[in-house]
Amino acid sequence: MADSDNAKTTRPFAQAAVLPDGAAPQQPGSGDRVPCRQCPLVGRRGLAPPDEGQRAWIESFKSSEVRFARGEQVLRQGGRATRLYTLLEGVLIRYRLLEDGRRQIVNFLFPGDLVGLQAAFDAELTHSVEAMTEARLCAFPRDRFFDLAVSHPKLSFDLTWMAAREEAALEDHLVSLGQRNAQERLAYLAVFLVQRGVATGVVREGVLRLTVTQSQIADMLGLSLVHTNRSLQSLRRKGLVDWTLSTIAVPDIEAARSFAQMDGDPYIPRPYI
Amino acid sequence: MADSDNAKTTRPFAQAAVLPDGAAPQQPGSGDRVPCRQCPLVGRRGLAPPDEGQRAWIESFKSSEVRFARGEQVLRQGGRATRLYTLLEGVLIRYRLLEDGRRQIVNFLFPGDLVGLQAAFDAELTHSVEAMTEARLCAFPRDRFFDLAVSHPKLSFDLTWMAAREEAALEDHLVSLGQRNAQERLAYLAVFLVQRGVATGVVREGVLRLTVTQSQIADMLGLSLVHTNRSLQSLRRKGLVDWTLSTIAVPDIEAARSFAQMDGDPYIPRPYI
DNA sequence: CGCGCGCCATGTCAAATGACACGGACCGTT
DNA sequence: AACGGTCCGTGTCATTTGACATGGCGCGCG
Repeated sequence: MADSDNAKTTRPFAQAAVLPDGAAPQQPGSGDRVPCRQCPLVGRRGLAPPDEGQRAWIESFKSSEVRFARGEQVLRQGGRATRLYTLLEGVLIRYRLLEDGRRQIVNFLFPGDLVGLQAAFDAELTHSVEAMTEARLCAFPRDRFFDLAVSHPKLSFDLTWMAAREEAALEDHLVSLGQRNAQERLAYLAVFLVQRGVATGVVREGVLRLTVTQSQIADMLGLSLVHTNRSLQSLRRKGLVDWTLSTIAVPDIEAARSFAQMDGDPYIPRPYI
Repeated sequence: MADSDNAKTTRPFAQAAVLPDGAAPQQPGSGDRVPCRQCPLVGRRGLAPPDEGQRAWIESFKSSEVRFARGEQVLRQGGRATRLYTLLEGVLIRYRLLEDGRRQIVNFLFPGDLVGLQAAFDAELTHSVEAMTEARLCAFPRDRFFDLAVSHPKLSFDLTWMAAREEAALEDHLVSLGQRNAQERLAYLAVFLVQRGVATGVVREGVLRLTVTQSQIADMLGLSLVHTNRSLQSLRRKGLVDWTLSTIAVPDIEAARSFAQMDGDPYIPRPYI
């Protein structure tokens, strides 16, 4: 039921992979385990540093490291995953397919984000997760998930925190789809992505390098492909957002935020798991 | 910034309160504390029963019980709450206001739901919460929140579970706003509400008694009031959904689910907090 | 009773968005 | 060089949805 291909929007395919930070791509597979001590997440802006005991415990918890190329599926809607992931590097999308092929992209995931929390509770997955760039994830076995709460309360607290943050992000998206028109939604999404990029150290000179097709934008914002295209051009003419296949630029974040009526703090530090 | 009143849709006002289960309303205030032993939530369909140690601990955690009348605000957008709530009885809505008065209702809350998790993390609230019916909440002090993870890992686990469930609900709503047309959205919302009502024992003979104005429906689904009205009538003529001011009836849930392209398990038991 | 008010219904027209069709740029493969 | 694939741009028209105006109905209230 989750694989119809007659959607009104075309399905994404693997394409030239883009690494968010310019790192060299390596062969896929689950080899070369990196010790948590050298975890690339530590030290990034926007991530609170973990304490030492915490790190040691996480290391013992970690089971393996996995890589995906752009376009590959990390999690499949309708399935049950046995592992919980932390995104180390790259960008993912989470989306849901309806039976007739309509697709709703629910959120973008950046380094530090949790992947598959639903699966950790033994629920059937309501969405798929796919790599937008070459990506590296850190995997934890699900069955040891409950141990976490017992042996490391701080981590468990952080986990709840992350779930609450993810929920807050969905709330933002929901407001966008419900109340904003096409151009406002586009401005909102561009700002959202750039800010997430900044927080995870993936933005250079105000420009986020990330290849997103207009079809994906449309499926995130609930717009048709054509209307997305036209609205994007209009925003470009206004100088608010310049969004190409491989880059997203918002010259004046404040102007764009005000255009889209976004309020609230843009930067909230995330805990480290 | 959160109080503009010039919205294109009218603001809800207090009106004849409706109790979901026919209980007699009592005077507002925070008096007459009910021991958790007699918690009205226990034994309801859809709630997993707590074990004894857990209950005792929750009882020590509980600080007070609060009541609200229809139309009263439980939490205010932009503020910081110092308490975390569990909804004992009644129905609430959670909504966000934009500066120009547009309103997006983010979710409906039913007995057993957590209220104010964001606030528990000391974040500024991004939404308001308002009572749709006479409501009773059970309040916990925020500063003791962290103790929970330490002393009762199972509860902490449940908390994460609840946050994940709430996130899944928002994902459903997001799919609705992004991919479904007006009538599908209405059918979806009606089914969603009836099913939540069933799960919390608030539905009688396939009909949910809950007063929701068309303006509130419109603000939940991102539709104009007028269009909501017309689409509602069309659904009624089709025999799919009969939604009046004070009742929601879905004669054939399966038909409505299929009309709205809903899939996945409708009933998932919730833990007890 | 008459009034104000919240809510729902409906008519008419306008605006936003979607559907379909086509062309063109780019790029890897043969 | 020709081909097929993906993606972006644009023209034309259809559909969905929104805006505005108006009336009706029930209900609490002085």
